[in-house]
This record gives sequence, structure tokens and C-alpha cells, in this order.
Amino acid sequence: MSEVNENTMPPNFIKEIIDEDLKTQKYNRVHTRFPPEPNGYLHIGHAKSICLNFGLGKEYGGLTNLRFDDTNPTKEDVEYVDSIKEDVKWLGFDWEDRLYFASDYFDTLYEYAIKLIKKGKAYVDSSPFEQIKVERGAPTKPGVESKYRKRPIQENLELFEKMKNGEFEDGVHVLRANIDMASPNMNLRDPILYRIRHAEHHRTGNKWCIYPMYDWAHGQSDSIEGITHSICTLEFENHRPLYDWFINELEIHHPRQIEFARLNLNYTIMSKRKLLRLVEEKHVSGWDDPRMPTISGLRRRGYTPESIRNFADRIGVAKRDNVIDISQLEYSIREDLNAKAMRVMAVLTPIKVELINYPESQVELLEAINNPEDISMGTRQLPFSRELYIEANDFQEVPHKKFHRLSPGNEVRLRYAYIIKCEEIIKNQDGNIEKLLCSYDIDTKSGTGTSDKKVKGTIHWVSAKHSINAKVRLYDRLFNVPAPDSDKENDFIKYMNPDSLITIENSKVEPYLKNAKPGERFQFERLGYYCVDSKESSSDNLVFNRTVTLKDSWAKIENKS
RNA sequence: UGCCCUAUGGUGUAACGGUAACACAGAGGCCUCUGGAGCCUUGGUUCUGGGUUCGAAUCCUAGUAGGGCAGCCA
Repeated sequence: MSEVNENTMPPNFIKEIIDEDLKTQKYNRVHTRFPPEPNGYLHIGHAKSICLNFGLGKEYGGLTNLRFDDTNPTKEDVEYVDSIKEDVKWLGFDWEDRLYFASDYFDTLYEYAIKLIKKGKAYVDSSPFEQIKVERGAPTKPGVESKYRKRPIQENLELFEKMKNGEFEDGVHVLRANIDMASPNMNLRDPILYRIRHAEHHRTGNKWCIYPMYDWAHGQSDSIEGITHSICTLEFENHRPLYDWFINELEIHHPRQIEFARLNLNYTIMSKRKLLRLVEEKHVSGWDDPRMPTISGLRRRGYTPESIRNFADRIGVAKRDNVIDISQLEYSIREDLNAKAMRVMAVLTPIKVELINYPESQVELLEAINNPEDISMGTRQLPFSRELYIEANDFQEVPHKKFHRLSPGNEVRLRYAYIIKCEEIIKNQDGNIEKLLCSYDIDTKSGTGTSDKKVKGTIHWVSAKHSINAKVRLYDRLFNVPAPDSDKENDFIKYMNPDSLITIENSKVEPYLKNAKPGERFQFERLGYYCVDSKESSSDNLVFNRTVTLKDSWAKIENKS
């Protein structure tokens, strides 16, 4: 697990509120929490929240809990609990011994409910589902009080206990708070606290058949844990008065809730439901498919925890709706990997080059720099011989006017090696290039300074007989429109990018990569950042995933003309 | 025809009543044995109209626009 860097996050309105609360002694400590529901995998939007909550805890010398809000047994599963824990850890955060579950508080919550009933602030409603829905009214229309609203306290107590004891079928009764059916805030129109659900819970098993609603459980859970600042997304702003009402009626510790705008990224989707659909309908290989915006997907794609944390800091926190450009995320990973990734030679789509004036059996070992951004990473030896592979698109038979690479009669430098000149093109019967016959200039060996010949381009290469095969997966954005789920007419599936994954079976990589470990990240010179696939790669069957390309200014020049 | 929230360059975020800053993207240029990296240059009548003030992106007010709220989901 990597360390969280010491940089503090940029100023934001939440820090201002906390500063103020500390100054006024509203609280004398900072305690936050990250409260996911274990019903899906975490995505980059959750990463923003995790970085925020844990970042605040760290920055103020406080604490941050990990708490699962597992109040709906029909949707939750331990698979999700495990993946969420792994993701939070991988991002570099530590909840220490403070791993909690809302289900830990089911007993307390039950007692709290009884307290409310005794105060006449909650009642058992035996109206059918539809009745309750109709009586709730609409945003512009006040609700109507239930005929069970004035049920005697003793009867409520007895019914509620029977609900708990499993004496009723699902849906027969609910426990409701007694607040205000005419409130302009719908959340205050006698919200449901408990519903009957004869379902097995992933932690409490069959102990309960009544389960608290999120609204009833969430605020009290924060209170029980002594949370000072409950940070959540904007849609809970209207729920805050309800949470305040509960806390006040119960007379328990009062956390301060602060809402912020969730992350939106273009060219992807963030809805858990839709991500689940991609997985279930097999549009992707799983939650950790490298094209998914999930944390596990980004991890398998080759993103580093540091890059995600830096991204979270850079995009900031505010209350207005936002759509972050995906290039911002890509910038963060390039920035990190540029500093850290070892450079390596890999030819994705090879064409053969034969150096006609290079001795048949000669092999030279050339020194290559592992990372020009970090010379402490040293150098390595690169075998060079008469037969090489170069990238197919580094050769143009009829070169574009600004093309600086190899073309007939033209010279180019082979990185860390010699300058070569294309003398002849050998084609097969179909007219496809079989190989290029080139000459090399012995006086131009890299590092010798024996020639002052200048050449416009430098290309990467690999020695044919020393290279090893690799499978390379080129990943691109999953959708080809900026907002795939904003179209009300068309399903978002329609906007999936058919070229989001292109697999190349026979790429040639330098021999150093033979021992590359799963998850290890490299820069393939002039191409991009790649990592060894953590699931399917082995030393005799290398599989690389493209994390992100290098910035490609040539592509822009090419597109312009 | 209700309540709540929001409004700063293309996208984000900052500026805390003293005259708009930073990052990404875009466009130019320099440099380069990665067309990478790095460096330089280049964008805003701060949603609109009033008001308060010597002074407003910041405060007040009225509009306008966008988002949220009618699960026994979270």
C-alpha cells in the first residue's frame, strides 16, 4: 500500500466550515466517515469522497471510520464489502480498528424507535403501500394524515414488537415518524422508519425481519460513532432537517452534515445501476474491466493510487454540479507515471527491418536509460542485431509532408542505436510490405559523438531474434459521446465505443520484459503507459494493458491536413 | 407552479468588500536521440437588472437558468 502524500488539499468550503467549528468550539476534534452501501463496486466518484473524508481526517489530526450502511438485505452482499475494503486500502487510506456496519446498531436503533413511539413521535401505519404513496401528496401538494396516525402509544408499542417478532408478512405494517404531512419538505411527511422484510442479512442473518430505512439509520449511526462532520452528496440536503429532527428528539450527539457535489466525468457513466448492467449484460468483462470507471477497473488499467488522489485534490470540492473532463484524469496518471515508470521498447504492430550492411551474426549491447526523469533508475542493455522490428506506422512509403520518420531514401535514428536509411521496400504478392532493407551509419552510434549528423526523427525498435511476443490490449474510452446517459430517447448502451478495446496478439517487446510482474507499469517509449495485466499475464504469455497513451502531437498535425 | 441548493474563461477550482488566480483542454512558439517530458505566450463586460458602499465576483433585492425532492432504495 502506498503512502498518502503530505500535501494538504486545496482550500474548499468544507475546510472553512471545519475551521470555523473548531474556532467556535462547536467541536474540538474532527471525526469523519466514509459510509458506502455494499451493493456494488466503488467507482471514481466514491474515490473523490474517500479522499475527501480520509483527507480531512488526516489533515485535522482526526479520525475517519469506514462504515457500511447495510440496511437493505435484499441488495447487499459480502462480495461488495470485501471489494470496498480492498479499494479503500489500495487508495492508501486506513480506518485502523474503526470498521463499522449500520447493522451493528440495529439493537440501538430499535431502542431509539421505541423511545420515539413512547414520546408519541412514531406510529405503526397499517395502510397498504398504495395508500401511503397517495397520502404522501406531491411536492406542490400537501399530504394527508394516515388514519392510523393517532393510534394509541400502547398499541403502537405492541404492534411494533410483533413486527419485530415476525408475526406479520412483508408490507403489512410500517413504523412511521409523526412529523408533518403538510411540510413543503417531503422528507418530513411522516417518513417510514421501519419496514418488514423477511430476508437474510449478510451479517445479522435471520435475527431481524424488520429493517431500518436509510434515513432512520444513517444520521443515528453517525451520531453513535461520534462523527463531527457528516459529509455527503447534495441529494441529502433536503434530508438534513429530518436528521436534525431525529437527533433532537432522541437527544443524542449531533454531527454537522455538509453536502458537496458528486463527481461527474464525461465519456463515462457513474450510476451504480448502469455499471451493474454493463457487467450483467457482459458488455464488459466484469467490475474490474479496465474500461470501467470503478476503482478496481482503474487499478487493473494501471492507474496508481497517487494519481487518483492527486486527481481528487485537483478537481476540488464545491456545491455546484460539475462535469470533469476525462483529460484531467488522464493528465494525473501521465504526470505520475512520467516520473516513475521505467521506459522500455515495445513494437506493437511490427514490420521487419533488415540492415543490409550490418554483419550477419553480430550482436551489440546498447545502453538505454531507464527513466530520463529519474537517473537513479539507472540504465540497461538493449540487444541490437541485423534484423529488427519497427512500428508499422513509423514508416510511410509516400510520406506526409511533415512526417519525420522512416520513408524511402530517408534517414531516421533508432533510439539508443544508429541512424538508418531506407534503401528498398520488399513487398509480397499482395503488395503488402514484407520488410524494409535499410543501411545503417556506423559513425552514428548513440553516445559516441563520432558524427554530427542530425536527423529529424527518432523511432523505437526491438531486435527481432531477441524480442519476445506479447499480447497488448489497447483501451480507449468506453463511450463515444460526452454524456452517454443524458439521452432520454436512447439507451446509454447505444453509445458504447466499439473500439474501446483493441487486442493485438503479436506485439514484440524487448527481452527485459520477460520477468515483468503482474501489475508492474512501464512506459513503452513513444507510445504510452502500459501495465502487466494482473489476471491473465504470465511469463510465457505476457499481457499488457494500455493505461493511457502519451500525448500525441503528431496525431494533431496529421488530423489537420 | 411548493420547498431546498447552485450560478466566475471551453472544463473545473480559487479570490472571504480593495479591482479576477491556478490547473486541465485549445491555439501559437522554444527545446528535444521519446513528435514524450519541460519551458514561454494566449483566453473571463464574474447569469441579468436594481440597490448598499469611496470601492462589489464577494453584501441586499428582484428576475433568469440549471440541479434536487412524490421508494416500504441509498
